[in-house]
Amino acid sequence: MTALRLYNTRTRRKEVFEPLEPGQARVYTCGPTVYAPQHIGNLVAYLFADQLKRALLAEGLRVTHVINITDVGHLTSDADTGEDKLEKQAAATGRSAAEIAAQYTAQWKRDCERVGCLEADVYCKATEHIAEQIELVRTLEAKGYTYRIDDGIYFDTSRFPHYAEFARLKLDEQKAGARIGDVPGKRAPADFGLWKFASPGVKRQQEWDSPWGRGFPGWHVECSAMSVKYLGANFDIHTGGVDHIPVHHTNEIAQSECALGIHPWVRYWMHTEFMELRGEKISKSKGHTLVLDDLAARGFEPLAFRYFVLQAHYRQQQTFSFEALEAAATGYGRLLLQAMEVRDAPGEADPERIAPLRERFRDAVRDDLNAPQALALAHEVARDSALPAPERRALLLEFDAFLGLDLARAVPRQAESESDPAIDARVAEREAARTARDFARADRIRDELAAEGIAIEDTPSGPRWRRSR
RNA sequence: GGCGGCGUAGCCAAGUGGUAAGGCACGGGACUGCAAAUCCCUGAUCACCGGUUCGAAUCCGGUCGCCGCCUCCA
Repeated sequence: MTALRLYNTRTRRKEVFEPLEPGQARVYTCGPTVYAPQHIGNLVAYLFADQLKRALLAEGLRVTHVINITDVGHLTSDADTGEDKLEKQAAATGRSAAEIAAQYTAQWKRDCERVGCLEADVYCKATEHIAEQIELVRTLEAKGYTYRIDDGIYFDTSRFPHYAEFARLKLDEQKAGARIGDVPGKRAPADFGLWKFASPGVKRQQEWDSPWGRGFPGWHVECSAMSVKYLGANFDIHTGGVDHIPVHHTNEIAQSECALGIHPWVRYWMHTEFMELRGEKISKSKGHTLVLDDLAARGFEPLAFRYFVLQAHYRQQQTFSFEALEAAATGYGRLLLQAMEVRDAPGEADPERIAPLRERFRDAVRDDLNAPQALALAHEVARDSALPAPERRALLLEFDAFLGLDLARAVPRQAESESDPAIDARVAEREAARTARDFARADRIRDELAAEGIAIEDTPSGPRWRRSR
């Protein structure tokens, strides 16, 4: 029996996963910054975390999963300049920062649920953990890791010798001037804000009192403060997008390890690659705002998007296109249909017969979450007519605990029949013509309906229709 | 300029030393009055050049192309 192996960014290797506490895994996922809608690229990160969680559960582990919601302090630049994203959005729309955060948090949660993500145990907001963040900064200050400049309290990266290790940074070789608008007084470009002072004369919607004066926390502090609060000073896995490696996670590690005196603070770091659109990263700042509802508007159900994502490995950039999504949707529909066919088959599965296929599936999942291989095996089982229906059913349902494709659902989209009096009448009219062997008339009615986007399917139990895309 | 990743059939993509998963599309077949839906069958020597090896898509070197990070984004 193989063990669950995960690719650890920290060591750049696949490693056997061993939780700190036997039987219990603790996972923290870097969640959304809720100043704008979460697009389908963002969703990929949560779908990855969901794969991880399901794989851990399949190993029989209890999983405590925490996701943060960034609703303050995320500036438009990581160089500690620029505006706070929430404040900026509030100013632009005339709405309150809290209102904006609530709206996009709800949208994000709903979309995660629609693509089949299991709920997290804790969703924690940065604004509700200001005291914890201040406490963390105080600890760092007491240990001498901070310095104060006009703009705020900063972390002194020169005090942390391991700073460049995690992201394998070569700080002195990074392009000079790449950081635009650096903060005056910062001792090194990599130093980052822990507590930012509210600018004199500027009234922020979100600001709090602190030992250093009124202001707001730096973006990185929240993750350190909240993860430690809910998962303990030392926990198992921290996930996020690959873009977080050089700055956000590097800074989290610096402040956490210095404050806690633990190394490694988090044992396994896992990162998702980006989904590409038209040959480039899907990015809010490039005007890409494709959201799940946009896919739904084109007739794609959310789980078809999940199926699409499962087709590629999480550490591989995947190219999104509607053509590719269409292919995924079709494949998913057929898989559902095949699963439905064996759903009510009488009889029990023979354990001996199931075992080898079950092991192959587990091996795929255990090899750093190889979802594409796992999915391929599901297809293999689904269409293997040599395998009795009870065996197929048992395997597919078991596979679905990881895939999350709702293979147990009663009615796949393909088998759905819609109802509309006007259309039903014309379908009946065509059926009458067919019975009378007036095929010219029958075909004319079918063509007319097709022109309106209605597809007729003749089945042994009579005709049915559905709207085609 | 520095660092990292990728380049597998028309498309989305697994595989990382032993002779190319899976999905979709295309083509053929079954079924159908004809279609649709469904089912079955069918395709690639793995960007290019050179090297290591009994053997490479898989290792090494080089070339070309693409993507990401270094500056907000999962």
